[in-house]
Amino acid sequence: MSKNKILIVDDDDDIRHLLKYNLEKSGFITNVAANGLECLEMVKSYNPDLILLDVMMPGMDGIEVCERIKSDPQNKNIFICFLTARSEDYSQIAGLEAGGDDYVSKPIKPKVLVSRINALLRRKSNEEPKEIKNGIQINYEKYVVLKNGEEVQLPKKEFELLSLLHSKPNFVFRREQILNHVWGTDIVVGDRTIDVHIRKLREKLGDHHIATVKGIGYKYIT
Amino acid sequence: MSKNKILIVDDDDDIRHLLKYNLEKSGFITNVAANGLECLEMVKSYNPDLILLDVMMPGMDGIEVCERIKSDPQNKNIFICFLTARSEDYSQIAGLEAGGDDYVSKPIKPKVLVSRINALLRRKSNEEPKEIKNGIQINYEKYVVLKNGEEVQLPKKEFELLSLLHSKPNFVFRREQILNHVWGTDIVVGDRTIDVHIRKLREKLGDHHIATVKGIGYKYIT
DNA sequence: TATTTTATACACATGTTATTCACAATTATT
DNA sequence: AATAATTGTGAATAACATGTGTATAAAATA
Repeated sequence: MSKNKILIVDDDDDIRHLLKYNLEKSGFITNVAANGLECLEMVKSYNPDLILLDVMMPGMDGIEVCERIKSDPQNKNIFICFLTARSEDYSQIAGLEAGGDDYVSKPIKPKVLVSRINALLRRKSNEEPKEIKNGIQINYEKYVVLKNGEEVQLPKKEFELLSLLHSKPNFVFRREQILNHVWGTDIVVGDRTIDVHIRKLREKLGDHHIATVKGIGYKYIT
Repeated sequence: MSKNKILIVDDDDDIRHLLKYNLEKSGFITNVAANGLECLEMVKSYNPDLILLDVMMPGMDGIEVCERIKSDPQNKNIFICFLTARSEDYSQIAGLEAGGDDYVSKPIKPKVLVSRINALLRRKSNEEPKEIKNGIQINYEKYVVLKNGEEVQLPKKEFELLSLLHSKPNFVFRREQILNHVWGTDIVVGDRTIDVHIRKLREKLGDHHIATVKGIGYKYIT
């Protein structure tokens, strides 16, 4: 996967720089625009994968920018994540209706932002190829798993575990990796915990999706 | 969506031309009227989607024009945006009471005006088609919810909460997102507050509209 | 101000999810 | 084949998130 390009749009100079710095540190390629018009130009020339779009901007507001971008079918794969000041009542809702994919509230915590961006981009890579991996699809928006088209609701941990394995089919995740991802580095759980969750997944999805690699870990098989 | 027709009403020739020029550049179809009477004529013959209405006009003033227009139910879908001089505080209030939808203060900045107009028209397109999602319709204008056609009055918080969920059916809103939207980022409320409001909504609309996604949040289901 | 409605808080009930543990089953090692 | 290492499984329990009744505060309304 090529590196993801992010376009940062905000009229505030400080915020632009803060975001640019943090996102580049996290491995993204970024570019900035200071207002709606610049943004629209950039969309054409820079062709970003994702746009961080401030809602409140002088001139054209973020909602309108979003609508304009999304009105061109060519841009339908560009994700738009709004940056909103506070509960700006109706305009936020309008934002989602205008075709926004997510939003983050200011003040922005860089770590939160990065993880949100990753979630969005993950969604992308899952949507685009659209090949169904062994009958299991994951819908991060709805937080459901589709097993042959039928929706299955999974508890949080199980969902996250499956997401991880599913994100790299046939790749063997070591138990330690799984723990770090799903449980976090500082939380300590017993040896059997992973196994039990795997079992639950197998019960709900069928045995043939997740394979054990003895001594190493688990993998999702296609 | 067909192009939107805007009627510009102002006794000042320069302002009429300035606005006409700018709005047409932004892609609107426009027409002008120089006083209240002309305006009322135009409403019938031109049938605009939105009227930019100067408050201070010789003869019939904007407030009165607005009242007359809105008194005909046939015109209820026409948006009226007042143009007011900054000093006319009171008239703004009166204008909104008379049925105006928004107002813009002079001196008019074209870009601000355009984005304001877009915001209004967006409201329109949100109201009109409004396909019925699972028997629940939301009328933002009247601040009312239609459940199988019958009107249900919801308190503010409940209305906003429902609006949010309803704006993206099947999308799971995290509790944090809900808090940010409905309560704002800086307000702190207890853990159970969201649940209580969800309960109220369920009591009033039935259990089957809002689903809990444990560990994550809630979603409106279609 | 009095009254009603709306919003929030809180304690506890309930149900779900996460984890542990003992032990069985399996696989690898010698 | 015997042994060790690893994983699967059933059942118990802990941890947790949400639902709910009721109290109280805040706001709106009369």
